Amino acid sequence: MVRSALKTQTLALVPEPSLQAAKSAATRARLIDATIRCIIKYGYARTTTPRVAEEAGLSRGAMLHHFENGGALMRAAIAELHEKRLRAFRRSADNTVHEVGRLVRAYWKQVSGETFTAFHELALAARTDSDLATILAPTQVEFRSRWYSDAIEMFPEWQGDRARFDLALALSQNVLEGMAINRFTHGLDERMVEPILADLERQIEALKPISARR
Amino acid sequence: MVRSALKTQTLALVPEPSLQAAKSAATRARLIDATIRCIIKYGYARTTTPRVAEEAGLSRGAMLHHFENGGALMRAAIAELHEKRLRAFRRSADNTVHEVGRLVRAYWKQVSGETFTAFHELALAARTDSDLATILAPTQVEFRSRWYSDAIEMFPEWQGDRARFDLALALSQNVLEGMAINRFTHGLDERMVEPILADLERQIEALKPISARR
DNA sequence: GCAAAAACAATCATGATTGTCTTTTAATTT
DNA sequence: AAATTAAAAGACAATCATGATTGTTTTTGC
Repeated sequence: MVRSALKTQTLALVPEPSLQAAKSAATRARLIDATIRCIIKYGYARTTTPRVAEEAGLSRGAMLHHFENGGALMRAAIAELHEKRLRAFRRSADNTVHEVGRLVRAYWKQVSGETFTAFHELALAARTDSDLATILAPTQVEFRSRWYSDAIEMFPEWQGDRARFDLALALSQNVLEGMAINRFTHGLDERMVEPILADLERQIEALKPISARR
Repeated sequence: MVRSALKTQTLALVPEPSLQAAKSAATRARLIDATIRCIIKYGYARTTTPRVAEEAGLSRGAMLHHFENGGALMRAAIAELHEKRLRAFRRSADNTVHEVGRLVRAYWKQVSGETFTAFHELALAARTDSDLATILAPTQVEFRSRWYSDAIEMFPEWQGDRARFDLALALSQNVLEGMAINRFTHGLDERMVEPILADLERQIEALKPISARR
């Protein structure tokens, strides 16, 4: 207690990664990553504590030393997954030219990745698991909210016609996420992906106010 | 053995529902229905044999008398669900005027129902459960195939331009199913439903060959 | 009516998952 | 170097799902 206070004073910016603390942080990270991999490989329901421990190459004892129970680990994994998702989103928004076609493809790439898979796995499990729903809800809300506000920033000239702007967003979200989900249930013909993306792009352009068309 | 052959001869159309056979069939149906309800209420992963038995108001012993194991019951439930889905689809296709707007709404109603919920629950579980995937795959294939062939029947005048026809179908499927799925993960703003449906309708009309526009 | 068969219930053994508790090993502090 | 603290492993009892087995009650066919 006293010790940590002292360290904070002497090395305010580097909280002394004493060999042990570093090890501890690394192990926690390994466990969190293993949990995420398990959600992707086995699904939420079969992401059990023995499986996670094995995936991490650790004993269950070690795992329960770092997280007081399975639920705490799952919460940490969800938090990490949320950060990952936000980071990927921001990176993609920053590095992509603000053209509809590029943005559509960028989000398509996002939802084609494992992070989205994991999130959908969690979201569906949450449908019938209210505890999980409670944990997950804030992350979903925050993500949607960022999505929306980022879109506003990217298309300021579109704000005169909110109805059509909202429609373009909702359409994009549902088409792209719908495709991503249908893909892993084998309900998506890969040959249709490009035509759909192209059509969505045209569709969004058509919803832009005349003044904003490129 | 001999008896049933005789009955078949005298009452070919009514295979004599001897009290016991009727009871047996009724119980099997109760168990299958209970399984489907459990998938919807608890999700696939938590549809356990004790829960199903309780939902059916029967003992687990009785259940294992009618189905040799849990897997057999699940297979039967999936078969029933598949029939349900096909029946609902056919009913809807038959009773609906073949106008794009009506059809879009009719399929939207379908995917808003519990049968679709159950199927999605199964489809997602199948992603990480190859046994389940093996059982489910043929039903998915058959459903898509019927969807496609029914659509061809309904729009014969559209068959000159297959690319645009396929695009209209794929778009419909992904938008509507995407909305349905986003709905139960709380990712759908209900106020956007009607605008999206209306837009999808316009969109499909625009893909029709000029000769077929109404 | 009575033996056979089917429907149903109840109990049992097994394997998996969970959280707690104890022990061993490695790192830190004085 | 000894004592202390944290990391990691292992052992444990409780709970739950599964399938098999055994027992009981109806139904059925002669």
